[in-house]
Amino acid sequence: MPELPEVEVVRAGLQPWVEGRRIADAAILHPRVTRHNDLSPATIEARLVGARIEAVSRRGKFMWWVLDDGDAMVIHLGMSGQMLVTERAQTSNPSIARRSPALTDPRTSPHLRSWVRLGDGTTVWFVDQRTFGYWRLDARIPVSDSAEQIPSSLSHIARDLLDPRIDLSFCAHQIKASSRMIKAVLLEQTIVSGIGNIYADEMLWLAGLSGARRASAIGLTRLVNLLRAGQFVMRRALEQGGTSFDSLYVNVNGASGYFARSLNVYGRRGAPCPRCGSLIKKKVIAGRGSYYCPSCQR
DNA sequence: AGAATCGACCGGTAGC
DNA sequence: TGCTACCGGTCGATT
Repeated sequence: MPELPEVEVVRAGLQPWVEGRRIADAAILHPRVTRHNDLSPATIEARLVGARIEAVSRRGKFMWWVLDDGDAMVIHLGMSGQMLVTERAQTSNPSIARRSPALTDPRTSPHLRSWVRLGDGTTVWFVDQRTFGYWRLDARIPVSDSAEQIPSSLSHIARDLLDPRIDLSFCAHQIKASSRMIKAVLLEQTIVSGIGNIYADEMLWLAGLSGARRASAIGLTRLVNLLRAGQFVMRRALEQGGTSFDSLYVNVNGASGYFARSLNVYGRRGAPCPRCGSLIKKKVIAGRGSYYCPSCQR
């Protein structure tokens, strides 16, 4: 599933195709795409048409189109969402299949959920097998500590670990104020965002911390260290995601989310810990399947 | 009011 | 082979 680095790859890949362009046509094909909106699918289509996309922004795993009418089109990929681009008047696209079997032709996909066509004929397609992803049309609201704006529905989503304005010390203090297990706090998105189950386990492993520890029982220095570990893991994943795909359509494809991650613990039950050689264990922590080294994570 | 918890959503697949 | 249980991220309802 797309985690923060993968969403950033999709955002960056989408940006040059849509920035500065006007939406000429839009279609919501499946009602679940717009389930979090008060507006009907038809109304959302109508509101999109004519809007100009000024930028593609992101916070955590949420990205959004900054529209010139003051709104934001929030896009969440959920578990399986893909944003794909085709150029004007492409009648068929054998190059997609040839480059990678994982890449689908959106126009024939049974999981095509919605699309927008831009003024120059470029079309952006949203394909989402499990329909956990969604589009949500929102007003933009100011962020208190800077000149930025975010969609109103994301007011509870904190800055993420790739955000240059994140304050790790401030986050550490907030985390320490919680009596919950540290892994639950990492997954919560309200103090620091963009961390999913995989990256939570990986950063806890790198920091040598058990996800079951109460956040309040961890020292501030160790909490900052944990957040730095998260930054390290995500930056490295982003580098790999940015280089493992070539050209045109590809880095706009959710399939890029399946680039080889170098994982130390996640999914490796029974394998030796890369740091100490003990066998990786799996158990439920904070309601999630969690992989950890029983001897070097405390 | 706010924090924590829980069920719902979906379909591929692991495990029987 | 066919069936069931499970998994994941987020939201909204409930405690």
